[in-house]
Amino acid sequence: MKLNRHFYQKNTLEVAEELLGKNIVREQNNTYMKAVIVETEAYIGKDDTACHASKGLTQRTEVMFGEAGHAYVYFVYGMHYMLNIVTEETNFPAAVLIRAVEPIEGMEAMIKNRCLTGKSLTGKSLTGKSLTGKSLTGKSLTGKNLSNGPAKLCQALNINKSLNGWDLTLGKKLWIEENPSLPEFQIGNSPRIGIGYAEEKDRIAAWRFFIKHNPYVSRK
DNA sequence: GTGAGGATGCACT
DNA sequence: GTGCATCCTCACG
Repeated sequence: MKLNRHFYQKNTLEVAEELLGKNIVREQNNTYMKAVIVETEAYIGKDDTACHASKGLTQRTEVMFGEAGHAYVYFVYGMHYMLNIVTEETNFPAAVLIRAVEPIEGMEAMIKNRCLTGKSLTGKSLTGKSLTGKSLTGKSLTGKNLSNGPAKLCQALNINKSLNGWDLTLGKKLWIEENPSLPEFQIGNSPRIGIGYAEEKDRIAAWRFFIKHNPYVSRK
């Protein structure tokens, strides 16, 4: 059962926490990839200086100002995509960043995607990946290295700008499946990662959620 | 095991 | 021109 619009229209912190344990599903050329969400972060409104929307409505951020349940996919560091899910009501810019997932189905396709997307358009290797499922130094791209980070999971699931604005309630290409909620004691929280530019109140806000002891969580 | 540094393109002053 | 909601490799213990 895919999650409906109502699920995403709630308070962003609530959505971020409830997304833990849910399955993200990616359909690509009749191949299905499935993974459990194990780490999320909430970015909430113009007053949150870590949130891209704090600078107002721009071409980049307009999806966040739109209807809940759509994907906000953006590009950073010249090489990485990030997947967010828009929350709350229309015109209130907020989203949940998916930071890490644990693959449960279609892992071969994910490994292939990770190898392929690590290359530039000119075919030159950017990060030392070969097509053998290992990096050039022999480090495995399988196991937790497959999707224990926001850019990694986008590579594995082949999520890119073409999915920016995609409606996750359609149940096609990309959506989230219902799963039983996790017991409270399995959920940890902490400040968000990689937002040193934000104001202190936002840097210290514990708006990152993760499944305790799950090996796919990106950092302690 | 940890930490520095580079790769890289796009949105936005 | 600046600065990223990152990942990978290499050097060092």
